[in-house]
Amino acid sequence: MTIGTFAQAAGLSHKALRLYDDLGLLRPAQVDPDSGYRRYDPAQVADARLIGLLRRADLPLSDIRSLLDTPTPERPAALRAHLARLERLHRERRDLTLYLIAHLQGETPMTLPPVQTRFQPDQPVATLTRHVFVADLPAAIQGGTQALLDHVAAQGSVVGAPFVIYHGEVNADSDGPIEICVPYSGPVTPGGDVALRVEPAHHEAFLALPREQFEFPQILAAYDATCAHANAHGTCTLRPREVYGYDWDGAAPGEPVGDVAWPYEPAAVTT
Amino acid sequence: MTIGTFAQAAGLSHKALRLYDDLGLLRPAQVDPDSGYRRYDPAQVADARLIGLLRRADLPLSDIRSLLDTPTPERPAALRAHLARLERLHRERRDLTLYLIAHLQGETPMTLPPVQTRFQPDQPVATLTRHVFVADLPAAIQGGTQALLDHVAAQGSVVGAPFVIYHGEVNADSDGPIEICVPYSGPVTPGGDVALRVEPAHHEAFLALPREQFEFPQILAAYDATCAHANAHGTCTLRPREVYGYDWDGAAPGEPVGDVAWPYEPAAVTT
DNA sequence: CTTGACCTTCCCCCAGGGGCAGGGCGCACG
DNA sequence: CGTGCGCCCTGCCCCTGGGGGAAGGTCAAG
Repeated sequence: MTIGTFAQAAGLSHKALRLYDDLGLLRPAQVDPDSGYRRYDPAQVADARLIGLLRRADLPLSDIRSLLDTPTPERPAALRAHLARLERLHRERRDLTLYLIAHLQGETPMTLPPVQTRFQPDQPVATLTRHVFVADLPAAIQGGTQALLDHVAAQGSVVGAPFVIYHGEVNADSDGPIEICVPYSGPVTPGGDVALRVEPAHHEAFLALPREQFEFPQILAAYDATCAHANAHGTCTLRPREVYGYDWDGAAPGEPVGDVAWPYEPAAVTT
Repeated sequence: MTIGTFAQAAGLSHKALRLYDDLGLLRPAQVDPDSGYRRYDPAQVADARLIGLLRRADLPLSDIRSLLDTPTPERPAALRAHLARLERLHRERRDLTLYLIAHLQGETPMTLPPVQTRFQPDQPVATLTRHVFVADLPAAIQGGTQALLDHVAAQGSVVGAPFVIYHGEVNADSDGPIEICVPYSGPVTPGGDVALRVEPAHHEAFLALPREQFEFPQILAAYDATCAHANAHGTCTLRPREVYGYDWDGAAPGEPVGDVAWPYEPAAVTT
């Protein structure tokens, strides 16, 4: 079969077939050494159609190649992994689009409480720094906080609410870093991953959120609102943070479980 | 703000910002005419973050541009259209992957009845050719078949089951063409869109399917099986078709509602 | 003034092709 | 036997949405 006939039979473009030949993914049964004409075997139509279906399922060519090199019984596992990737990606995009639809029409829906500000004096904190993707975020915060509380309680005492500073974005592509902090007093020593430092004094705009708004993507609205509020009162200089100053597990619906806070440098008041 | 500071604040790469500048999507507040340095206003962070979120929702830059040009109250509609597109694309990919998982592990699941063959003598048919995408396929087949039946019955008589020939793929990207055919006898004349021709005699491999297997993506297995069977007995030469030779609306579950058929040229028997 | 850190433009790279140019091949028709 | 037409070849540039890096100019702190 010539490439045109074969392309029509397989439902692929002749451009795609040429590409697959160059990549070694689907070699013609025979290539005329003089003219360079590609000749395909009708038995290759099944292979070509499979590749076409995998592409329509958005499997990259590199993955298709490794799938074709995989023994048949293990292929479903590879495809299931692809399916999981598709689902995860779609969920992220869909949630984000839903958030944007809500955000762009109402500009901060009325369900968001008013942003407040507070001054936070400097405080010594014990910290753990972690690189995590969004899937592992809750477990990392949970485990890290507990480890810090144990570490601090063994030598000194905990004197404030744990919080998490986001030094970088945490999503499916970016892993932070995040810094988990527990304020302490007493003769605590660093050790293991635990570092000690002084969190500088600052003003921060914050918003106490109930559990149902403390999840992606709803929480983005709170970040936007606090950032906007902080910029209205000065300039955001540090990184945003989440403060777990309430009873996380015992909070009733509607009661706050945590704060979203954004430090800022107040505009000069000495004018 | 310099581009680096701004990039960090907005959660975008400085590469992306340069691209958005070149595309006119997000111009720096000021560009030094000597050094070319870009200076951004802190107020632009909100715009940049919005663009970043829209990109993470996989909205193309061209759509982002038109969205930003759209008056605010109409923006949710554009995003809802994007969401519908996302959902449709994801459903297609997911269904296809699920089909491939089932297909690649079992190679024709046992639920598929055995493929049969039959000889189809040449027959005059009245035909309608249509270009439709998969979303409009059922309506087009329904309407086209009815129109043909009316046309034929007005002058002659219907002497066989209606069928649809797929001359091209029908999916979200490709619109066929499909040819809807009704065998007739008597003094029928062409008219309107209705054409008359003689469908040549051929052998075909076919499979009678119940309703639950007559849907995408399950039906792909039947296409694969009949094509493979036809190729085992000769060479597929024509286009596949669906034959509606049963009571479509009255079929009980498990009873066939239609055939998937693939014509083939039998391997030479005069050997 | 020097030294990094930061910035600029420019080029190449990825997938998965689309489209066009310039030329070769093969078959049917006159 | 020539010729036209359709199909095929390679090669090149284009698209999206950036990533990576080279070569060189700028800025601010020590």
